[in-house]
Amino acid sequence: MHGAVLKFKSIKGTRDILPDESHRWQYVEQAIRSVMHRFNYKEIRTPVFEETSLFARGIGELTDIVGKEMYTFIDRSETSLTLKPEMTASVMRAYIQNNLGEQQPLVKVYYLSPMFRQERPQAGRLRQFHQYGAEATGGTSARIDAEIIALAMEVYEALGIKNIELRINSVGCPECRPHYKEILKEYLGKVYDKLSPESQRRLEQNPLRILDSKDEKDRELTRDAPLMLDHLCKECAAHFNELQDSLRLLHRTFTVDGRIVRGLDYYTKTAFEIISSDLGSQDALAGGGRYDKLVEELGGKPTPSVGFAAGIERLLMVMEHQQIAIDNDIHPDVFIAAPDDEGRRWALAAAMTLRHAGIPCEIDLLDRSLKAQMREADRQHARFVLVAGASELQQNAAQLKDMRTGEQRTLTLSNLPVELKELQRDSGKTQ
RNA sequence: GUGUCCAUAGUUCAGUUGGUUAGAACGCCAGGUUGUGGCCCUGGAGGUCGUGGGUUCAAGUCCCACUGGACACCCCA
Repeated sequence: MHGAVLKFKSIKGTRDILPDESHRWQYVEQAIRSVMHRFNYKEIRTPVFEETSLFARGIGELTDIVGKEMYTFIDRSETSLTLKPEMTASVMRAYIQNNLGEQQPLVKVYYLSPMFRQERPQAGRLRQFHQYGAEATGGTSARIDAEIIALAMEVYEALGIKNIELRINSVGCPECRPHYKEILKEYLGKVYDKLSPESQRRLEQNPLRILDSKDEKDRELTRDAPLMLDHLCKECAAHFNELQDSLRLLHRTFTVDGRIVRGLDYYTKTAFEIISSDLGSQDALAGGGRYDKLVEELGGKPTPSVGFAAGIERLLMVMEHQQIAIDNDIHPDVFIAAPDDEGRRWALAAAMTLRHAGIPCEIDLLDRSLKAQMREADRQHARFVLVAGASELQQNAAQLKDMRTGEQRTLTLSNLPVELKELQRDSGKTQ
């Protein structure tokens, strides 16, 4: 090592997904896509950044996300841009911009994408993290809410995840929420002095939050506090009843939790969370709800919508915790080992022939000894090793070794791909 | 943004009241007779002890700062 070595490191709160774990990601991504497909949701991809004002407007100026967590920067043309901290605002922007609602009345889309929030990292929380989610735009029926919830739950079931809990609530609408807020403020105002400093601060800005406090004393004080659920307007109450009815039709068990508060301003009526006890303090696997005012807030025609977002890192954490095995099936079926130079020259071309024939194949590219090549083949979990040196090639032949049984026999090279294809099929059956 | 704990080979860790050339396991590489993996045996490579200051005759070991990590608060996926 010479000279000053400047060590580059990944940015705080970001991490690499390394070759040994990427298959886990591919596996869950494939499961997610498969479920989305069955529910007839189509993928939407939006840019990683947007105009800052889209998020400020869509998520809410007073939210933590907008207030202190966004990655915002000024580009060379003096425009303020922000790396997306969540997807819903972007999706609704795309919905409006591309007139998706004009082509069909109900638009169902899903996404799978990195998100960015500048928070202090901890278990289940990164600065760049990955979410998948879905949005159904264009309908008011609580049956759509139920479908979205069922869809979110389905992914966990498809992956064999256990011990998750579904909690639902209604956060009301612009009709009934303001009334309720006043009632709650009045109730909490009486015990203001006893509230935690955090909650005192919250009383004006976001009194609903206080119900969700982790502080023991706050919990005690709010035990009998009035809940939104008991102050819903007629429409919201009916919607919430229909939601529960729909969930029962789908045989989904749920608990009604009047204290669920969503962090984003745009929610109306339905709010839900999917919780796992196998996570740390950040125990929400997924969260979502209805946001009937967002589209018009962003300048579109009034259009109701429901959706959810779920974290992939947290999903993987739970799977790991529950020891759900994910096989890594990325390995060569055949390793071509060459004992001499002539073998090496042949192997280079032979490997390509096999690959073109659809057989995953590896060769030694480091001029290693035959023993080292065998070791490598074993490490890579190659099912077969093909050994061919000058002497075999002269006979137009090669040795084929079955790495599981250790048996070895001579193969004729003329129909090599065909023979290996057969072996590949046979071993596939027995696996 | 706040708090607590932490930072030694590729990885997981040990390192005695500060005292000579910093260790182990696993991994990696090479051998164990001719061209054959796993198990076993032998040997080898690999660390300016996160970075920068300070205290001391002497610092991986003590002090400070910075950076990074883990966890929790806030909040959220």
